[in-house]
Amino acid sequence: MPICFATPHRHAGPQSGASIIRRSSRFAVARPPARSMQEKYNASEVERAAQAHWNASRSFAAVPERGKPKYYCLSMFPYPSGKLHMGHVRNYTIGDVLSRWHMMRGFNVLQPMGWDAFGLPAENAAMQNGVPPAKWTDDNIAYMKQQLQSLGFAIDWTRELATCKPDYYRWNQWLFLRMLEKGIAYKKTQVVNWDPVDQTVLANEQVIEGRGWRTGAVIEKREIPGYYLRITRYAEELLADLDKLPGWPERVRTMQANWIGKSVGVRFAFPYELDGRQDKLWVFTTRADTIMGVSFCAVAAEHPLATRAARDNPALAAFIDECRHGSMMEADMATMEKKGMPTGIFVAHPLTGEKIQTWVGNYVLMSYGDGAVMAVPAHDERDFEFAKHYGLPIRQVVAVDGQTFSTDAWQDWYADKETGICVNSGKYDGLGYEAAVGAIATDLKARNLGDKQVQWRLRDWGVSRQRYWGCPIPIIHCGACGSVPVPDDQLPVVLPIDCVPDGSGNPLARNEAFLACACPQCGQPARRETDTMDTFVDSSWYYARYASRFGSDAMVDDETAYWMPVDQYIGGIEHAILHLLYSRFWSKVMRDLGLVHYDEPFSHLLTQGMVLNHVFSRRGEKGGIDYFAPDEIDLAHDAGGRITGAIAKADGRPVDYDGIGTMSKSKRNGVDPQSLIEHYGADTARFFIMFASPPEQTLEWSDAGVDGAYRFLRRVWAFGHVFAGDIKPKIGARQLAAAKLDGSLGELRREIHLLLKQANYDLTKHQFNTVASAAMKMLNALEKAPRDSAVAAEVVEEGVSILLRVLSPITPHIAHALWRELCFGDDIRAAPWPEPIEAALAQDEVELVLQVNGKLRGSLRVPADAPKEAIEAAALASDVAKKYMEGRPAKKVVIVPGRLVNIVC
RNA sequence: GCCGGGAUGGCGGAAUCGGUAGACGCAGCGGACUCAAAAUCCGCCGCCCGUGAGGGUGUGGGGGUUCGAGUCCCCCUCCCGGCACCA
Repeated sequence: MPICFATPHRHAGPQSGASIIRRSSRFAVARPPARSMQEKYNASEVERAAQAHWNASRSFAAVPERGKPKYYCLSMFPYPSGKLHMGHVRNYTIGDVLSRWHMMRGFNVLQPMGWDAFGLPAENAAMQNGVPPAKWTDDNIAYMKQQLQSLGFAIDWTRELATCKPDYYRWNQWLFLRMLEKGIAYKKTQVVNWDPVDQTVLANEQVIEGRGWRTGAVIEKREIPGYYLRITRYAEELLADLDKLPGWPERVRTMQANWIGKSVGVRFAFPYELDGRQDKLWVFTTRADTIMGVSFCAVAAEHPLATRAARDNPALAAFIDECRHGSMMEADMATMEKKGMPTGIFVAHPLTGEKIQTWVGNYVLMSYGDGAVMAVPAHDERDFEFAKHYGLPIRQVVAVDGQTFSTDAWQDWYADKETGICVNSGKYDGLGYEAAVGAIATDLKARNLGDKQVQWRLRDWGVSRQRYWGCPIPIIHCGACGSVPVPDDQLPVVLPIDCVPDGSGNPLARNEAFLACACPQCGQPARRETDTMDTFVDSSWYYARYASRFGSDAMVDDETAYWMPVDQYIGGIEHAILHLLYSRFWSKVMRDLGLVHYDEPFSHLLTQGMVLNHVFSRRGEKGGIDYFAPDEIDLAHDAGGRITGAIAKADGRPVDYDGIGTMSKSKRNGVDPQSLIEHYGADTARFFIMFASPPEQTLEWSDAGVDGAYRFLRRVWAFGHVFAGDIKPKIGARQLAAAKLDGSLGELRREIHLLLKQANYDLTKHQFNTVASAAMKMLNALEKAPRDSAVAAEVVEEGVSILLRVLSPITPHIAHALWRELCFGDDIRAAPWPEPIEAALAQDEVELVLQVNGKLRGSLRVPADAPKEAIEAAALASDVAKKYMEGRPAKKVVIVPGRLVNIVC
């Protein structure tokens, strides 16, 4: 520790601006530090010492404190996949910069960390290595925690949690039971990917081109019972409350609104008679104005009408069976070839009574609306293609002025509802979209065959997973009583931690110790539910748990009311919809149960861009995909640098290059920051990732430039050394405040304060890359500064103190060390955040750009307060203007104060 | 396919409200120091024409608005994220 001659003291508050910690001049004159500081930057030594200091002073344990504004800064917790990757470093450095910046600005900061510890990768690892998921997960957490600690994040580790621990997930179970009571949780059938060989349910990720990733077997859709959460009950509020989130990026709010997808349309029925019974085929449409153009109806393969028709139609049964092998992913549904087959069943048009044939279509989703649609080929592109393919009638019922309809090819205006007018529609002819929908809905209602209805794209949240490594669903199955909720006093239902999944079904289903239990109602022997919860449940409320004291008698306690809502949430843009929507929903449920007081959990959201890297793969023999890490690959490039081929180093055989994609464990393209930290230190890693690009932008990984970041920190250190030895001793009586600075000194001070102003602005905009570059520019300026006078030394001292503080959120270790070495104070975190001083920014003259006809032709120096008339006169009188105006009179002179003059002639 | 976003030198990026395009850094090139190398320091560095002064051109492509467009509007291409069981 450096020894300073006088005790540094904090003085004044944030208003004191760029002023720095001072000592009486009696001591400050020409006294070097007692022990000369290390000349060379030694990152590991600096970082060890800084971290030891923070640990010893328990710097980051957050305690509620009245009289200080609170700042709850939360980064999305990681899945403990094994090692950190650069995406994590980026995410957590952003959070740490914001946390430390706020600490220095007087906020009471909470920055917690934990582990999203349930999930599929642990089961996959178990299959590969035979290690139980619990052990694998715990080991990964231990390693990654140490990595996070080595990066020096200001985290309150006392609040660490892991979602795979019973004291956490018991509250998933508890809240699930409350939801059951309120009818928010309910049971219905769900469609899953079934691998007939392994006899197991697969995640979408495990299905590759319709086949199981391990077995290569063709996957079937299978309907099984599962629990759902009625998120649609909150659809209206989830949509409306997006307006209460001005701190969220517009793009995220737009994506959520589109996902929730409120549409006002008409739900109506086509009556029909079958097997001697009157029935109705219900459909929903937002284009009821085109109802007179219906040429057929299409139902999903799982629709009861399809099932009935297939009974005496083997060809149709075969087609429906074929549909069962399709994907359950929307992206595949939308891009696959649209196929269909007539059912032979006819329904009646609700308004005209015309016979309408029904088809089974592989593109109709049973889970959306009623699983059936009316088809109007003339005005829906998908129906148009379908009708062309199967030779079905196409009847135009909407016209747009000046456009000619033809069934030859689809044109975008066919679907236009802004300018279209009904034609060939009987009494509705001439009506526009809204009028037609209104009139048709009225007529349908009069016949008791339909009405206007609000429809949501949002579907209820299916939470049952047929998997081991997750939170058990607290239900007991009794032969006599049926599905019985586990009583609260028997919670948690603890997941056994010694199972090793082998890929063939859920090991819980074979675990007698787990399964066997007594029915809570009748006491007879019963079986536990073996499904576990979707891991999105775990991550839907962890932020509230961090904010409470982790008691075992409540999900959250009153400390939550102090910290919540989260002031700043930071995480990858890939979570823009699902995780964030589920968390918002879960919060509202907790609120309605009286557990919390807020409507929305996250006031401000920063969506970090993905860190991308090259992806290499090879198809396995059974149809699965093996991924290769980029450092296992040799690349071939064409002349333009484009990748043309890739070879695995291990076996010399080619692999597929899949372009660039998100760093992830499963694609094996993550870059471990460990070697970076070991070679350069945490500060370099942090500085580099912040400097590389603004946080919201996707970042293609490259370590080119790390050397530059390291070089900069070495220069900072070296300058600190020069400052301590050669510059600081020159300071005598403090005279900066009163001094009239001459040209270059004034310019230097102005530059430092201008850069500070820019850095402060950029911090509010979360543009950390330009904060880093401002720090670099400050150093460039300071290195060139005059050092020959006491005042100059004082200007430099002020500049160094600003530089270190601006740098401290990004590179806290080196800032901490230099702050002490240079005797500014004991702990830089206690120093006030610097603010630019207006007097230092002022200037007498400004330089304006001089344009003639919009082209840059020269410049013009004018007094800073010159009136427009004077500027115009000076501009017109300039040699540059005379030369380029070529004798033409000025038609117009545009003056942008402080910026430019443009003479138009 | 649908929803959301992006594209600026060899590379990462800057330009904050429509006002000097390329800040800052990387790589490269030239030089100083050195027996040499590393480190460090100084200089150059969008493209084209020109020995030079200088001129032209330039922000994925095409069109438009404006005294002035990387920025605003329309159309297009490519890339990234999401699409409900990866997290």
